[in-house]
Amino acid sequence: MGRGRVQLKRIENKISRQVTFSKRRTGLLKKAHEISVLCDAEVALIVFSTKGKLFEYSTDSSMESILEKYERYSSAEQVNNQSEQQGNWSLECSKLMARIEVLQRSLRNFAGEDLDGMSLRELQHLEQQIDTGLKRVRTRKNQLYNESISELQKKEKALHEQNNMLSKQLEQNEKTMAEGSNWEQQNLGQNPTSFMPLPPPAIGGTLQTREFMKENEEGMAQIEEPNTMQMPSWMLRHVNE
Amino acid sequence: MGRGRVQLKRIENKISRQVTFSKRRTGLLKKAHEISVLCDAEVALIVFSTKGKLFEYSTDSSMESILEKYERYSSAEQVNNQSEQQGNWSLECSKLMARIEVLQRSLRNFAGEDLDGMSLRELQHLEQQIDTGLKRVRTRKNQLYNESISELQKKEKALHEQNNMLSKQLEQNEKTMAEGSNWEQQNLGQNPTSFMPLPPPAIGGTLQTREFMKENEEGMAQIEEPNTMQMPSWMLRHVNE
DNA sequence: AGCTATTCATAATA
DNA sequence: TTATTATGAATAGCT
Repeated sequence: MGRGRVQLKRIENKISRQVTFSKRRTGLLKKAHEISVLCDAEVALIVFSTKGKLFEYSTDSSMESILEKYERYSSAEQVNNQSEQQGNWSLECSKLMARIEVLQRSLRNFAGEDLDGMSLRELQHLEQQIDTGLKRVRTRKNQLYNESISELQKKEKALHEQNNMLSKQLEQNEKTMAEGSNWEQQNLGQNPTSFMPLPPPAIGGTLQTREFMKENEEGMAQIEEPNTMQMPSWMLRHVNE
Repeated sequence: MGRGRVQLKRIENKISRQVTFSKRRTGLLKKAHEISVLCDAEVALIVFSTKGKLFEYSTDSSMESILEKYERYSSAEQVNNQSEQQGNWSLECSKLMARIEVLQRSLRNFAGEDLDGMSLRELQHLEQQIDTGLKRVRTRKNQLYNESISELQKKEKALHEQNNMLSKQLEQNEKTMAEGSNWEQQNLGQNPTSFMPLPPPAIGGTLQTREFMKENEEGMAQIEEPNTMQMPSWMLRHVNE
């Protein structure tokens, strides 16, 4: 039903898989509803996407009642005694454990382990899968880097501007003070301004950025706010030097 | 889908309702299976006919585990009414399923999917893991290639030697025949030897090898045995040229 | 059950 | 996600 035949096999492309899932899910729910109405049947349909998102349909008699009916029905099929129940559960567990082993094997294969039983063809397929994964991870990583860098550059620019403003104001102040008597010395010991003091600007435009990236080698970006604490007066001199 | 539009309304005719139910049920189960496989989704489908007959489909992870997942998902409502044994088992199963989900997430990450929640640090770690895996897989693949190549080269060498021997014998024969009357023509039309005729040797030592690897780009190594079929007489000439 | 004429669902694509 | 369209599938109405 579409522009090509469909192989009954997991769709490898993530996007098309998602699109197909969305479409087919709609269709499936619709058909479930139709058979329910047309044929007066009770239907319960539960679908979990790969990522674990839930979609469901049930005849108006409600999901719970249908599931209950199902439980009653399927347990009535069996000889309903304790040991059988246990058997079911342990059977369940076995299946789950088998699934776990399959998954673990896949993971080991992705890590380049346990390759001995694999044919050249399988290895080639695996290689390609891993390579694709690697590319995607790197793309995502670079994306994060770029975002961080842009952010920092924006901040850097803002700080530069702020610094320039402060420098000008300070210059103005000193000029004013020089005109009067020897207020300068007195003022140096006091709280000289009402606006936020700031650390000296980075010398090179990219220096700060590099340092940030270096930090990121180890940990997640902790984008620090500019220091808003009161600065000691000797630093104010430094700003002006 | 059929010879007329369908009203979304209970089919009153009992027979048609039953027929339609049967047909649509098949279709519904099929589609449930398809979305499950194509989109890697977990599906549980339960259908009760009007008469109360049960039909069901579930992804291989089994009905019970999906229903349980559903219960867990749809509400924090706990399953309280179980005996101790069952409780233990289902607890066990829950743990296993949780483990499965973790593994599946890892696998998706290895495939470069589901990266949105990851920090730079995690991405870097992942990248390195994948990269290591990729290198190992490639190493192993190359190892297999090399083994195949060695094997082929050994065969090639053996064939060369055999060819040389054959050439010499043939030369000897011709010399003998030239000495006698015109036996040569007669013998060329007959089956001239009792040992296996062989194709001409490759000109360059690596040519055959390259061709082999090229084939491997597409499919698994089909290490072909040397042609043991009877060769037409004109090819025997070619061997000697 | 089988067989078409139709309607439907949906894969590919944008 | 949504919309469009060409095609393959599903199936309603009959046998």
